Amino acid sequence: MIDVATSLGLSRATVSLVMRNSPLVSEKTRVAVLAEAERLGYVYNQAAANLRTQRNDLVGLVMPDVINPFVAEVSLGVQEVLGEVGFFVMIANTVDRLELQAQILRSLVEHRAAGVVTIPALTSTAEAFVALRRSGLPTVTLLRAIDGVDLPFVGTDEAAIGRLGAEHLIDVHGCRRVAYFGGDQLASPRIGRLRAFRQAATQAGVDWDDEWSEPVEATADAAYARATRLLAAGSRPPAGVLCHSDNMAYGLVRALGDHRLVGDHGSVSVLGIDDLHQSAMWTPSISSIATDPVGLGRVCGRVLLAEMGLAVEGTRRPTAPEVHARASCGCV
Amino acid sequence: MIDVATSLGLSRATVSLVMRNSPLVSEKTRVAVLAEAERLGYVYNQAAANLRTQRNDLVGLVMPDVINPFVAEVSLGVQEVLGEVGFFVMIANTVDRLELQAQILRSLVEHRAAGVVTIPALTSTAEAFVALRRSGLPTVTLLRAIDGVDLPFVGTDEAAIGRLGAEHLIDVHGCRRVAYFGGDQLASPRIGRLRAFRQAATQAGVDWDDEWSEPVEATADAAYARATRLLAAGSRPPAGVLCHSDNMAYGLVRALGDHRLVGDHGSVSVLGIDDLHQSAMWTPSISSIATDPVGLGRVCGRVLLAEMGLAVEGTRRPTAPEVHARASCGCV
DNA sequence: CGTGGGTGCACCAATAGCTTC
DNA sequence: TGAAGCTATTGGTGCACCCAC
Repeated sequence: MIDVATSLGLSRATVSLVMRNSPLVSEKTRVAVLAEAERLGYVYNQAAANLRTQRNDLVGLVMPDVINPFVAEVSLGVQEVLGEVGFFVMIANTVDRLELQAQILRSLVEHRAAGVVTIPALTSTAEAFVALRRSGLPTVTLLRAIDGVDLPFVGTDEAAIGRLGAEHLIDVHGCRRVAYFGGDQLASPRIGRLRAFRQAATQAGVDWDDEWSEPVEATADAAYARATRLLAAGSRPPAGVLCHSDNMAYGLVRALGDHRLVGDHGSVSVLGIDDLHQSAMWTPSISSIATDPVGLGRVCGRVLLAEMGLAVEGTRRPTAPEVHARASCGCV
Repeated sequence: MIDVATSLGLSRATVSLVMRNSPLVSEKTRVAVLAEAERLGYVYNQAAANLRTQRNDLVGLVMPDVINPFVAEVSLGVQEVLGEVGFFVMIANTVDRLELQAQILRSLVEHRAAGVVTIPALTSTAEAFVALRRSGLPTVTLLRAIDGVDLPFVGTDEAAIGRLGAEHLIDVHGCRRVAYFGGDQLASPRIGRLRAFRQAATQAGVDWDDEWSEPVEATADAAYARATRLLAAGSRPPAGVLCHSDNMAYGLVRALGDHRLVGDHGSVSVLGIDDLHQSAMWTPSISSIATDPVGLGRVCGRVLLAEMGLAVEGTRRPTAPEVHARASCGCV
């Protein structure tokens, strides 16, 4: 920058004004400066500017698993809302490891990022977020609620999901025995959904299957392995299964398919949760309780903006879940 | 930092040394500084440090589509290699839009990132990368080759993929009519694979199906829509189809499944490319030419390190593609 | 007289606010 | 008033140097 200035006999301040598109410089100098900058191969140093202004446009998305399509869809929504107002969104992957998460969060704080949206790693406790909280970095937690830390939280309405699932499986499909399949034991969504689901089932006088309701790591592979093991052991699946996520439904449906237990008349009714983009493409197509991940991402973006003290338009509440019925539950 | 120093009657330099874990300070002062920093809520400013040292540990992954599982798997490999040597990897999503890609790349240059790994947005030309090239920011391009710009490139061996596909469909399954299904017209992988595939087919005296070899946007939805339209129009699919990616195979298989044209004896043999994590879980399970996306990511990471002038161990060549035969081609 | 422990100051690349012509 | 300059400031680091055992 100093080179550009001296080369034109101007001061650095003037060049700075040009770089920031200030109206305080004449068109003539602006053009001259821009040309000279181009000629000298000068590139603006955003980092130095940030240091001086104590501002930054980087927002970090700290996610446990980029491969999970749900997470990918959420990131789209966040980016949409934040990008619109000039923020620069980047995703960091914790791979659900606490120490990596801690390192990433520390790095974002030390880089003076503008904000953070995070799905906490699985075993996170309040402890993992006190430093973040104290640093004052605007933060929104997503999906997995962490007790004992005062950070804004955005999540789906787990109770409504549980109730909807029960309603559909029991009232529509007449299932007399049900289970909640999979999800990580510690993850708050599992807990909330399972409770509401089970309660509704009990009220309807429907049997609960414990064996098929054990926690399972939230990947399609793990779901497949678990279901295959149960079936091989001779366990009969319940008439209706609410899966922790579409991703897990993929694995379960595959295992049931191996035993011709899904998609046909009289077989098991499987319901996923999230209604991912891919689910309609599955065979059989996956019925799902839509949680609108992209919309959830948008909400996160807005909540973060509010947290940063900026004016926000648009809703700050996630859309209510709804059943998208397809073949895996027997609707089509 | 200055507060911590004065509060202890030390100089800033000493505090700086402590923050950097330098062995030049006594244990006593180190402890005192750390305690005081904690007490005052001081947080290190990495951005300022970067400004001074002209170094940065942020590496940007600039990707066209985070939802694409292939991309997600690649990112895992990059992160693994780069994380190991202390870099901090973050993913930026261009959504395959040129202007967004340009903005992101500019931002990374202006932030003085340590390096970039990018899958260029679809319609990218050399023009989109000249500024990046000139800036000297270490860059690796991945998967989509861009003519006319001198940037290291990592990609799969497209010719080998095409040959393998032909070999499997023709020699193993005896297909007498084949097609290369989908992929974006402009994407270099499609061009290389299709050429080798078609050439091998021609040499074997096998018919080529033009109708089923048209370009299709690289999403499962688009693949499904395209195949459904062809089938509805009465077009008979060829005996063997090599799909541009597993992701597209999902859509094609679904469409063929609607017409009972896949997975059974005498039906169409479908081969995907990439062997994504999910493919074994599909119904029918997707046969695929494995390109090892995670390994590809690792290679990118290593090439980038070399580009930055750092010592690298491990291979800098992608693993050779190989066929993983499952049900969609009729092997199982 | 070496050396462990620490200091002082210029410097990185920008911006803010004020002054000057 | 419009255009440009001056200078302190942001939060660290590199390096030369100092001083007391």
